[in-house]
Amino acid sequence: MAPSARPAPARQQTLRQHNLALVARTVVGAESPLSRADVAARTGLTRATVSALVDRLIGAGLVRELAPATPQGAGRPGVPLAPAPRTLVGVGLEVNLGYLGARVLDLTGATVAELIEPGDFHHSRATEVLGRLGGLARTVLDDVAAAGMRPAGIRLALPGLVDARSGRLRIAPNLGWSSLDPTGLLGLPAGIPFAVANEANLAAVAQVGRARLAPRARPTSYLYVSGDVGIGGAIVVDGEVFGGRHGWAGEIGHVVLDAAGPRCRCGARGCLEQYAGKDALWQRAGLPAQATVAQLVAELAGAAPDPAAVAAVQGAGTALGHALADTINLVDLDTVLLGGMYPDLLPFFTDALSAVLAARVVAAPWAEIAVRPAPVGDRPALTGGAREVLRDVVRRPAGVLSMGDDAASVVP
Amino acid sequence: MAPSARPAPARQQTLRQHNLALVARTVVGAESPLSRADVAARTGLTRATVSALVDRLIGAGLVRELAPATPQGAGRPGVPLAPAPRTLVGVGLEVNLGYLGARVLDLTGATVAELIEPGDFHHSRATEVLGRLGGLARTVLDDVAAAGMRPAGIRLALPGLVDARSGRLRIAPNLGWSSLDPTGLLGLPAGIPFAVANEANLAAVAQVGRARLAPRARPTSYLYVSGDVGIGGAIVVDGEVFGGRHGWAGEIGHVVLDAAGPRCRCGARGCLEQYAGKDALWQRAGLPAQATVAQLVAELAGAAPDPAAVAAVQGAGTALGHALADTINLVDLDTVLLGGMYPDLLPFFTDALSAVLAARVVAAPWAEIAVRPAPVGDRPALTGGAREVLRDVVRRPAGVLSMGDDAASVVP
DNA sequence: TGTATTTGTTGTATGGATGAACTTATGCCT
DNA sequence: AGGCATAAGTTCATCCATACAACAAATACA
Repeated sequence: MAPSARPAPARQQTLRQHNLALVARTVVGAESPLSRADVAARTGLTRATVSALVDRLIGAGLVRELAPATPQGAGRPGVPLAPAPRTLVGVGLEVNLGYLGARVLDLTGATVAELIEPGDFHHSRATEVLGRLGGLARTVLDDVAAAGMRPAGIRLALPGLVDARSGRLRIAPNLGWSSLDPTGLLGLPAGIPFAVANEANLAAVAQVGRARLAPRARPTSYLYVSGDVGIGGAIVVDGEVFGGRHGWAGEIGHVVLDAAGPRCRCGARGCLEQYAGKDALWQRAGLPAQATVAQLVAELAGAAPDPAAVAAVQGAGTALGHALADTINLVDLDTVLLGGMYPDLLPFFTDALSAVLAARVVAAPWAEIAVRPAPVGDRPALTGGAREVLRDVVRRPAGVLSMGDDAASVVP
Repeated sequence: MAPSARPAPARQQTLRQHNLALVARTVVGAESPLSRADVAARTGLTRATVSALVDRLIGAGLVRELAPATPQGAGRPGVPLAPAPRTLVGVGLEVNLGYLGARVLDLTGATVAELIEPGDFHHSRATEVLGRLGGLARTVLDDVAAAGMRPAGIRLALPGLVDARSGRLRIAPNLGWSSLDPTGLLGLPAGIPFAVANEANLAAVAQVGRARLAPRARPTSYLYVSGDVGIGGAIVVDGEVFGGRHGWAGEIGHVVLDAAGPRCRCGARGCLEQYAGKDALWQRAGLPAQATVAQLVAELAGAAPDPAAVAAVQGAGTALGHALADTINLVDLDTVLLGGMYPDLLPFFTDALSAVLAARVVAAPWAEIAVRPAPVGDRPALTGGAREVLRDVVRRPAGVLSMGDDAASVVP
């Protein structure tokens, strides 16, 4: 997110913030509750320091002491620590082609509130749609506030090119929106940090396997590709989205497959979307534009699969394979997570895809490349947005701490 | 380089190291000598702290006080500080298809020693070649030591896939080398930190415009592409090479342009190298394989340019444009620096290339994309290797400091 | 020659981590 | 049941690096 850390002197305070974040990350990221002594052992800090820091985190509502569990051995039993449920929360919003959504997660990773409003937002009016989404958001925020929770931030996911610095949407082709700043149009309550990001980037964040927010088995570096009408992508390295200069990295949908191929919405020819995007794929498979993924799967899976559908899906797999191979050669990742409609189709094109990868990835002999369905498939951009807010809190707990202090000191 | 900073507690010492690096970076990176007060103003540290830190840096031989310059105004004149010349040096080594080389830079960016041995190393024997390079390196190191300089590290550039963690070369197709660890074969003196890296990655580092090591005008985020027989690339973000999972990112030479195109060395078909690589380009232009770039330019630039040559170069420009467009869409950069043979050819294909970029880069309307010749063209991998060593010193001056301390304390 | 001005240095204060000693709480052994 | 071993959490003196303020040094300018 931060474009580049600019020269800043380190003071004592910097030191404490670092260690505070370290302890917060350790507690929130642990698979099971840890005692203060456990945290000390894992971080390398002394028990004394950990105690002091944990006290602050508890004060800020980030961490909570659990009831003493059944003691496991000799010695004084430790007090189990865990991320505080239902105190600090992150809010994810999304405008999708098929729905508007708001989702709230707490530090344990649990969904504490959610509101989805289906609809068709192709070529819609931004003012109206964002107004409606703002209404949803306010409702959710009111509920959450009524339950005593404090929103630490809000992220809006949009299916288009979002300028990371200014927060402006440059263009969202399928929505038919261009050049607007969503901030004012939502009518959100002031005082809660708000940011806009690309849908695929946030969906990718949702897949990260870190902290309690996900089991250890999930990778932390991968390419996320989401297939729908458009094809979005995001590069994640060490749990962090690699956004590039403006935050627009990962636009895999317009990789060239054939410079003389069919014309694409973007104006060029032979883009990946024209082979592996929904509209193109449906057309090649001989399905009506409104057909569902399930219908396509039915065509493929029957005892007598439809040849046109099979050919179209195989072609999509090959095309996707070429685009993934290019990406892997350029960015050097070994895991690809497929989202959107791809998980359902994966069984039918995985062979074609793997063959292309094996042939075209230069490093293939030395790096096993895994292509898997994305673990989080349920509107992942909402989860990712909320999670990004919480990740920022854990990464810089001082912000929340001072909020607590201020709030206390405001009332003398 | 470091794969991922793992949880580490921050102590007082950490704090000092950070500020030490901050001061070092400020002094070494300044365009003109700064006084202690200037450094304090730029970093945000107090003059007292800066004084203490600068003293340490002077003690370590990183920084030097210059003779008081002509005073420029009222008040006590400041003592100008500058990176110390000819004390700490970085060493870059390279095995190229056409030469072996060793180059030594000091902190001012000046070349203090260099040795180049031309030759043809296509399909050569690694043991022998690395032995010869080791000889070169030892000669240079002896000279440098005789002049009282201290090498802070050595980087070896190889034209192939180098595993960043283990330092092993996986494969270097044109050299005909595979799966070897160069460390032992060079026979370098022990005690000097040594690392191996990909040639394009180091050449890319040489282009970075930071510090005194380069004027401000140069970008710090860009894609570097070097055209020769093979086409190497490297992604640089904020002055840092983006290596990906294993350090293999940037392999632009094998981006697909036509899945049914001519077969490539890599086993696949229609890679960029088959259109914009030297061998393919020469063949299409009707030149013998040994022809020089100057010969090709002569064919292009005459009053009556050779049609085959023009067509070949235009085709290469178009092909390169497609590969660059893919890369820019995937990684979101707005500057491309071309090295190797491309700077000479750029005038003849820049129009074709620009046209493709304008048509295919999704973000083109909002991000002006500059394609320029790389500023450092003289065996940049040597410079980049040496510079990377020095950059590491500036970034972690504590390492050098403790060396000084230890050396002092070893003799009681 | 004196004053204003800026640089660099010299204490003193402060914030934060360390390390050792101490208290508390449990299991285990007799 | 009582005592001992063991481990968790807390308290306190110490250390370390920076901030802050006062001071000395060196120049320009009136």
